[in-house]
Amino acid sequence: MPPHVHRAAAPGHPSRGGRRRDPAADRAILEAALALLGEGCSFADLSMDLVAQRAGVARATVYRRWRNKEELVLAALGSLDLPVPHLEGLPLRDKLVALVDQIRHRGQDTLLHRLLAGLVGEAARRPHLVERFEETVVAQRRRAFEQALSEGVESGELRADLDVDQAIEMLTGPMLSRLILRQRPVDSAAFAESVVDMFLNGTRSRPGR
Amino acid sequence: MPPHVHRAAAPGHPSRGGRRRDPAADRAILEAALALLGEGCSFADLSMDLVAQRAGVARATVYRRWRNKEELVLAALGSLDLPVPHLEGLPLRDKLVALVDQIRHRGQDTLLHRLLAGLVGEAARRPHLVERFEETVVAQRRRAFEQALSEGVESGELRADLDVDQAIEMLTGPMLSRLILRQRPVDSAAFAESVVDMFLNGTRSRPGR
Amino acid sequence: MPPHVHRAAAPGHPSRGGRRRDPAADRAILEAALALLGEGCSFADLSMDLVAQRAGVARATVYRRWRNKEELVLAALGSLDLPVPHLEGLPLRDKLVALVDQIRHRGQDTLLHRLLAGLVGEAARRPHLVERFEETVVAQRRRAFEQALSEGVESGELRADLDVDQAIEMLTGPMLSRLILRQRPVDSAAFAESVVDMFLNGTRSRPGR
Amino acid sequence: MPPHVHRAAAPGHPSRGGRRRDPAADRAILEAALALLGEGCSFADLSMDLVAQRAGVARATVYRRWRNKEELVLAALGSLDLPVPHLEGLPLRDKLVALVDQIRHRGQDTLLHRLLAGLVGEAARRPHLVERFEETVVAQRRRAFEQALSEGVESGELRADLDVDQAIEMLTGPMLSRLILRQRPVDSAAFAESVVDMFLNGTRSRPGR
DNA sequence: TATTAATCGAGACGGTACGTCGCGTCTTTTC
DNA sequence: GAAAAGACGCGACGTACCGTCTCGATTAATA
Repeated sequence: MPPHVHRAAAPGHPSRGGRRRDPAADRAILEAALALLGEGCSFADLSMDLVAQRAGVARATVYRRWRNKEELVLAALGSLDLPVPHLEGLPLRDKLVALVDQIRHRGQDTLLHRLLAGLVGEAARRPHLVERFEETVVAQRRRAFEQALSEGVESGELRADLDVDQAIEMLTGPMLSRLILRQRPVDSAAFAESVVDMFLNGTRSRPGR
Repeated sequence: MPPHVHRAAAPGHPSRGGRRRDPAADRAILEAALALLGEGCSFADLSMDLVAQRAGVARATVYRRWRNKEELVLAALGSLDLPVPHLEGLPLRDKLVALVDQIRHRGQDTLLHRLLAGLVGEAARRPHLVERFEETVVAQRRRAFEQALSEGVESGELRADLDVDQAIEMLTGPMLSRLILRQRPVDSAAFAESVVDMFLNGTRSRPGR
Repeated sequence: MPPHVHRAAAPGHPSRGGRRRDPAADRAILEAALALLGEGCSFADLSMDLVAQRAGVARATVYRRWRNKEELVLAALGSLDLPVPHLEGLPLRDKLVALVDQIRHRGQDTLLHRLLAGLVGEAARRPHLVERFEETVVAQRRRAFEQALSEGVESGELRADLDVDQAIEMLTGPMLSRLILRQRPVDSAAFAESVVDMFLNGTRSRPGR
Repeated sequence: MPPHVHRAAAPGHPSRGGRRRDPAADRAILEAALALLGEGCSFADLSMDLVAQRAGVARATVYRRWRNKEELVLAALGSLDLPVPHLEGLPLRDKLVALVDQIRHRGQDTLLHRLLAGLVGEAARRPHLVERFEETVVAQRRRAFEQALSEGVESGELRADLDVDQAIEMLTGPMLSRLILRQRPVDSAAFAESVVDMFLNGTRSRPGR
């Protein structure tokens, strides 16, 4: 009987007897965390006590579900549903613009970005958090980018020797840096368009070409 | 006798009388902070007590100089001297590669990047920290980029309608995102070269070449 | 969730739920405080940290029970059990001597008197401390004196117009002043006897008697 | 050249050369201390910084004169001029009442008593302070009492076997205890009269009178 | 239906860091 | 020299969270 059986009461739990975890508490906690972060509460400000209070739940009820603050915030992060944009049938440029601009939209009210900013610091010494961060946030976006770029290569629109990984960094880096590191708002899709156009066409002047 | 006249003893201070702040203490404290951060101590782990102890100084002596941990770390950050690379006479591509790759070098041992990562979270709710961050770290790099890009435009190598701000995001974003947000090492200049080449040439296939 | 509900877990507390305060901690803390004071540690020397350490308890555990040092010391003071002397059947003079001399005995090892001396200074600006001091230390002694003196009046041994309050001051004042203010030891019951005899007989020479 | 040459620059100082200590500072400091204590500032509240500030003097100037807070407060205490009441020609009872009541008057505005209360605590562990307290406050009063009582014995008014020391405790103790320990105001001379009358006549009922 | 076991609320507990304050000493400049 | 100003080392203060641990009261599946 380990001291913490986090998520032990998840579906498929073999135990017999005992009260079930209240699924409403799960939701209330995550929502409370998100709400607080959205209200300008930094990662460090966000205390477990505050979250529990806001969720109308005892502190232990939070700890029963998530080992610590990072895990909680990460879960809150993961609980945001991330709408995948419709790319079917769009031309390559528009696909890429949609994907890049989606990064901006995912942080409604800049909540997500603040949240990510908070995690960045903690992540410094917790490699597994970085991994989870990658899985949760980066991975699926990555796949969408990979697909769009591969199609571009196959269709001949993009160079055959394109380094896809590198290309993804090129496309996502500017937006991420702007939103999370420099914490500046991006108000329109113009930023994404500009990034994609530079990415596709480069910046050399090509008069005679 | 204000309770906190931080940095009051800075150069040019008009006061007469009173013991001067020991400049050795300033250095010792900043170095201690940097050393600890460099040794894998995260922003949250870094306690004022630890810094003071390492610096061989009383805790109050730290607080006399910096109001709190964030201010201290920011100062430590600013105290890193940032070598400006020699760009004179280099072709545009090499200039840009040097500038982009310098971002990587500035965080020797990833110290600076860890440090920045730690600040990112705190900065979320302290706008003035973001500003200071911009001034301290971003501004002078920005100027170097601006100059190189402007020269490129003037020489006709870059498009006349280039949006310089946007271009800087394109060049620095990928590296920053990789080093700070995703906390992945970048071992060679190849990354910077790749970024610059994509930036200059774009990624479209160009059959006529 | 009030920040400080000191003594909330006292007997008769209606709350349900929540871990009970460890009564062993209460005792350990009070004993630690008394021990330290008894070992020659002055009121100012007595640090909360030291008390907690000696009691084998976290500092917060002390603060959870008593708001600050004064409250703690006062509680420690109150925790001394004060043996009430057997007065039944004694002649008036002996009753009074026993009561006056008890003041001396209550501060075994002068612990109590040192303690009181320490409180006197703090009490200067905290009226409620003076009140608590009265309740804790003075009140029950007062009642014993009142009873003895009233009996003396009723039996005709003492003047009918005796001002009882004043009389108590007369009896206790000299001993208190000597022990606490002047901090001089009183080694035998002779002092008490002398006080009582003067109190009863006065000091006028009475040749004709 | 000892680190502290307290009071070295007092009148009669043999040194040659160097600036003289400003006697106005002496006064200003003592007055500041007394004023603060009089305004309800307890001994613990009274910080050297506050005193210096109020006196319009640097903190070091205070320390140059008195080694620490206790010494300063004690000096402030001593600086109060203590009017000796005119006893010449009064009957014994009136002499004693005047002396006892003088204890009350000496603490104008209860300043002195608060001050003494503050010292009591510190004195617990500083024997020399108690001594100085005795010298400063107790001694000269003691002599006045001794004289009055001796005269009473010689004149036959008081018992020949009177223990003078004990008698002084009897007379002063109640007032001191009331003013300093219990911190209760005494508004009229009635208290002193009552003390003296009990002292002289005792409290036994005396049917033949 | 009774038993049993896990959850829930509340909140105490040992830690650790925070930022402030006061002490008594020291250094520096001016008078 | 003394005086004003103020830095310095030290150490206590009281607060705030952290993550763990009891409690008694609920609540569900099992026996």
